[in-house]
Formats: sequence, structure tokens, C-alpha cells
Amino acid sequence: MDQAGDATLGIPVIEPSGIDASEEASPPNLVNLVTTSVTAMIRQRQLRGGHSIVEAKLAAQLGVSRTPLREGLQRLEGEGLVIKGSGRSFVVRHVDLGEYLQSLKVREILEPEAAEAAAGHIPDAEIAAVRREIAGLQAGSTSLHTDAHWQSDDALHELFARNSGNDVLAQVIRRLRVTTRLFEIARLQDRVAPDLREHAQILDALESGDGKAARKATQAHIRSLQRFALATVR
Amino acid sequence: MDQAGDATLGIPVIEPSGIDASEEASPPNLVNLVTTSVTAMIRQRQLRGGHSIVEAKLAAQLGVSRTPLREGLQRLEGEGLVIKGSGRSFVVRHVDLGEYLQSLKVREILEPEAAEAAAGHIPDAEIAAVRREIAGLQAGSTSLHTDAHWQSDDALHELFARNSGNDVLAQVIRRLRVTTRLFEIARLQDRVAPDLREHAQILDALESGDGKAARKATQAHIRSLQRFALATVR
DNA sequence: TGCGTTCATTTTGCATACAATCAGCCCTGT
DNA sequence: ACAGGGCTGATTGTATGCAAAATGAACGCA
Repeated sequence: MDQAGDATLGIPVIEPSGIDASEEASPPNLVNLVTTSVTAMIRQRQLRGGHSIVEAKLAAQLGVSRTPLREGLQRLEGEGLVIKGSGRSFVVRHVDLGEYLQSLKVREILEPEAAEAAAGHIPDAEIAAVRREIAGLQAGSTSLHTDAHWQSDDALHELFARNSGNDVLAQVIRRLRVTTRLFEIARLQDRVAPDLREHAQILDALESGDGKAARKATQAHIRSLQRFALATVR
Repeated sequence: MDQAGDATLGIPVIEPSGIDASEEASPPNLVNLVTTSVTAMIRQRQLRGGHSIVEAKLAAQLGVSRTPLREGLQRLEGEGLVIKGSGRSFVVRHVDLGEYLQSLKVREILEPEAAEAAAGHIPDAEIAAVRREIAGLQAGSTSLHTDAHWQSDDALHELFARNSGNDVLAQVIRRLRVTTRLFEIARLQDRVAPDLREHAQILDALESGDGKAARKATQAHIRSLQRFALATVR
């Protein structure tokens, strides 16, 4: 079977948008293709939380053999996107409300810190770019922009994480956001409006260089997420 | 070649002591063997930071074929213990002073929080067990107990991480400690005496249930690590 | 000497083969 | 009806084969 011939039936091979922003271009080998594709599929809910993965099928879909597929899945397990529970197959990790709130609690500690550290140290061009993204979202109709919304969400949080001056902190935040995003795409519907508002406030504070304000706005944003989840889910 | 016949030439297959304390027993397959063994080898400096891994050789050492070896390494890459640099081979991650200090900075934010949350909620038996470990260290001569020292270090930090009531927080702390440990085993020599003293203070606070004191003692401990590194290294 | 260039060897990337395990099912005996 | 006991197909775990890429050493040439 000409396995590697024509790749990726309809699966768009998308860069792991924003989150996990990689610094160095990764070589174009198949396990990188797998990790990016599966990440994208999870984010787009083509693979749902709790869904168990059958290797041969997914490998065929992606146009690779089981070897690089399994290697990619192992890497994603290390990153916490899938787990190989006591059972035999890989399972897309399912984040429940409890874990979501715990993650938000940690983010509530770290992200205001990062925002404060970043305030005043972010190139204007980057801030402007994020502003444009937000403006674009406000223009269109609210629904079904969810994908673009999450991308702008990534962009904002990545903005102060990357510019916090502490790469380890940034990496920890990215990772936590993988978890929370896993929950949000599964369970939360319409955060567009409040996110846009709160993101704008954070941006204002970041741009003005007011660290304390950035801290406060970021903390308020995350607490708003906590309240929203508690009010919305179930 | 009877590849899988007699395993692990002299490489003790050690549970990933303390850090990364896994909740569920992992099935005894070869990639788990690889991940635990390589983790142990890194912690025992049989594999040094920056050292590049040749798959066939390591596979033979562990008595497995390259397939599970590579899968295990991919998982460890996801966990941040090794990286596949721009080159092709896996490389044991090298943590420099800068990254060490950044990690400590994040730990300085998170661990006092965890200690405060855990204070008063830790079963007496667990505290007693850690105390015994420390006492045992104080008895022997200081040098060459480094391995046991690290183990008791793990035990103490794991103590309040696990009992903080926030599993995500605990996991983040474990992960950060992997990074810092990577540096410490490579660069820091004699932290035994100060660690014992500071650990005892943290234990006292935890046991008395005084959250504020636990927070303070933990923060002091981490700051002490920062100072020590700056004073000691190079 | 310094600098490509070629070629042999090593090492990785990937596919595939096969054995071991598991899940469902039908069959049988009670 | 129903509990148990193999059978069969599906799925994973592991080893191996092979081609491509990299490494490095020997060599020739300026």
C-alpha cells in the first residue's frame, strides 16, 4: 500500500496556532506532522475529549504509517493532550470542570504576574497586531467566529507571556492554557463578547506600561472566566 | 540478535523517585521501561545535559529495540527532559543558570501558595515520614548522601504539593522541579546542610497548620536556593 | 597549509511484519 | 434463560528491514 503517497485526506495541516508557539522551525518530518495535525484536530473538535484513538485509522487519515503516528502520540502524551490510561489505546484527554477550575486558579496566580512584568516592555507593533485582530472580530457577526476568537485569545495571552521576560513562566502559562482550552472548546459557548471587552482592557494597561493595572485587569479576566464557567456549565 | 532477552545491563530500573509521582500504575511495556530508566539515568548523571543520544546504543543498553526507545524519547521530549534540537538526534536537555533562576522564580510564586494551602491539611503520618527521612540524613556524614538528600528533597516538596488541594498546581510544581533538579544535579554540590535546616522549618509550619508561616518558610527556602546558585556557580 | 570533494560508515526516518492481547460473539450445556 | 468457554476479527506492542540523510575521514588540488 502506497502509504505515504497522498497525504492528509481533508485534514488541514495547521500550525498549532499561537499556543505552543515554537521558536525554531521544526523539520518537516512525519511525527511533527502528526503532532501538529492531531493538535489541530483536537482544537477543532474533530477529536473530542474522551475519544479513544485507533492507531491504524488515524494513521491512514493522516497518510502516515503507525510508527510516526505512535511517536507523535507519545509526544502529545508528554505534553498532556492525550493519555494512555490503564487501557491500551490513547485517549484524547478529557478536562472536567474541576480540573478546569484548578487550572484557572493557577493561571490566576501566574498570568497577572506575567502581565505586570510585561507591561511597558512590549513592542508597539505587537500590541497593534493584537488590537487589529480584536477589531476584526468585533466587526463580524458574533457566532461562528469562535475559531477566530480563540485565535485572538491565544494572541493576547501569548503577548504578555512571551514578553514577561521569563521564558519558563511563559512556557508554564502556555501549557496551562492547553488544558483550559481543552475544556473551553468542549463546554463553553459564547465567551466572545466578554472576552473582547476584557482583552481590550488588558491591552490598554499593557500599552500604557501600567504594571499594576495590567495585573489587575488580567486577574479580573481570569476570575471572570471562573464565574462564567460556574454559571454556564451544567 | 536476541534483543529483548536479558534486559538492562546494569541500569537499575528505578521508579521516577518522588517527582512525577504517578497516580496509576503504568502497564509494564517497554516504552514505560524506557521513560523511567532514562529519567533515572538523567537524574543519576549517567546521561549528562547536552549529551546527544544515539538510539541504537541506548536501545541495546536497555535491552529493547529502537521502536519503543524512540517512543519513550518522544514522550520525554514532550515532558521536557530531552529535546530534538535542530539537528536530528535527541539531546539531554541542558539547563543553564538563566533557566534555573527563571524556574526558581516561578517556583517562588507557586510553592509558597501550595504550602499555605496545604498547611494543616496534611496527615500526621506523612509529615512524620518526611521528618524521619531528614533525621536519617542528619545522622550520617554529610557527603555522598547526595542521592538520599535529593530524595528527601523530593519528599518534602511533594508533601505540600500533593496536599495543596489543587492537583494541577501540584503537577506544575513537579514539572518545574524536574527542570531545577536537572540543573542542581549538574552544578550544585553541597546544599545538604542548608536544605535540611530550611526543610525542617517548612515542616514545622506545615505541621502547626500555620499557613502564613508555611508560605514564608517556603518562600525563604526558594530565595535561599537562588542566592546559593548565584554565589556558587562559576 | 587550507579548502573543497568524494566516498564509506554511521545514524536516523519510516514502513511493515508478526506476535500477543483483547473484545465481541456464538455455541453449548445446564 | 443464562453462565461459561473457546473461536474470530480487531488492535496494540515490538522487532526488523531498508532507504535517505548526515557525519567524518581520506584525498586531491590550489
